[in-house]
Amino acid sequence: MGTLSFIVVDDHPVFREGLVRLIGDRFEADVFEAGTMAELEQQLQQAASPDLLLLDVVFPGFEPLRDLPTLRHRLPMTAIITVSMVEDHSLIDAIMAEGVNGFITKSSPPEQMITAIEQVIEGDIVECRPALDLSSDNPQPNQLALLSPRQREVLEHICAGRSNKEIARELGVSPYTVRIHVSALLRTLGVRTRTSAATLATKSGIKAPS
Amino acid sequence: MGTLSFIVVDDHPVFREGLVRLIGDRFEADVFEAGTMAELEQQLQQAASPDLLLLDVVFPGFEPLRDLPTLRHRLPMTAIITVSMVEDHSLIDAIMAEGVNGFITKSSPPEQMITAIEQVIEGDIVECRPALDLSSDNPQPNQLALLSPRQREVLEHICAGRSNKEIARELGVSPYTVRIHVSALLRTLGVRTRTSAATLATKSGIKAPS
DNA sequence: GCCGCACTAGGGCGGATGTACTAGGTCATG
DNA sequence: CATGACCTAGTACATCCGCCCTAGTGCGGC
Repeated sequence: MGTLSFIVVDDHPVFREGLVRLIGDRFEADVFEAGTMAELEQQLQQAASPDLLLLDVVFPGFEPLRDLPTLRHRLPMTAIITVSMVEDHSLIDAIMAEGVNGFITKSSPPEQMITAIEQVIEGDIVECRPALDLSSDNPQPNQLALLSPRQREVLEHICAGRSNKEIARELGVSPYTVRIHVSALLRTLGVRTRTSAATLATKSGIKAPS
Repeated sequence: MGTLSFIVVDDHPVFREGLVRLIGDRFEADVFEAGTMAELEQQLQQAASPDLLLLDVVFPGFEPLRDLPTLRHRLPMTAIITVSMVEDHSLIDAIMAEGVNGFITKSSPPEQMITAIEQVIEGDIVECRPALDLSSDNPQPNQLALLSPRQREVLEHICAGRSNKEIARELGVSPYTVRIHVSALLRTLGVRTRTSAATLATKSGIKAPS
């Protein structure tokens, strides 16, 4: 194949340059860089349909579970590999479910990253999960992705420490209804208290409520 | 000055190599690398008293607030710069209070990192705080560092979602006592519910209870 | 159309939470 | 030695939480 077109997106310049250099050493490719959603948009003007998108899971202007579907839809011919230091298997599951071609942890050795990129370019789906499973205490798949939009909304308010009554006022519904959502999301997440749910959601990088 | 001796410690190989390359381009120095506490020990056999230690705040085998004092004591002549993607100002405060010579966020541009390293080598204390202050909703300084050991211990259990009664059983004290600790730490953290405290502590990267 | 699901609303109940108060012990610091 | 901090233990009280139950609406799929 000829010269490839890669875009590397990460908001940590040193890590990004490490990746770019790594790729430059091994692939015959034009490599573009972006550190924010705005810069990614710019690069997509240059390279409308890159061969590979190496994407940090979180960077300014980007929420994976919110923006990945759009991105996936916009770049149907592009191999998307998410790169993250997140070690929450449920979040990784949710990301893989969005149809990306691969997931690599930032703690992976360079050789493993190269191998993963090669495999993805050849059409494989690759998952490099973190070796040490810190989240072995939550065997459930998907977690936050399993919640309904309303439940996720309520969960965000729980993380902000609001009471059911406050959440009810905020959402313009009855406290009884909030209670239903809370009970449901607790059951879905497999925890017994709102505090557990808050910790779990915060670890998974839930966004703060408006 | 002659050839310097640097040790770069970070468990993300790509980021670490980015740093090493960055340093190699700008300084006349022997650069050693480590990705774990064990590897750091090995490198300290080679270079017993390096001129500069670039230290990721969290990596396998290392807890900053636990291990930084020891490290600082062992390497009195070494300039220590902590590098982290943590954006919690209270944690940064706590780290600076351990007597390190500098703090840099991983999202800093390379040029800023070089400048900071140069300044630290010349004897300055440097702090590159994250530009976008995500924790602007907690104006209090230090936060977790303000808590007593017992309060922090209780807070860890709160993050695990345990009830006061469970925490009491775990710590071998009365539930009434646990309640006192909870009330006190809530007041200190400036929040009204244990759930808020859990979110705050989790964002600050509190460790899980044993 | 009927089924399943999400969202809405409510009653009742046992237990958990958080605050205010008092009060005893240890330990370091001045 | 006195002061203050931290940890301990308890009572009383109001509130909140989370579960149980029923029940209505709307929406998309088989």
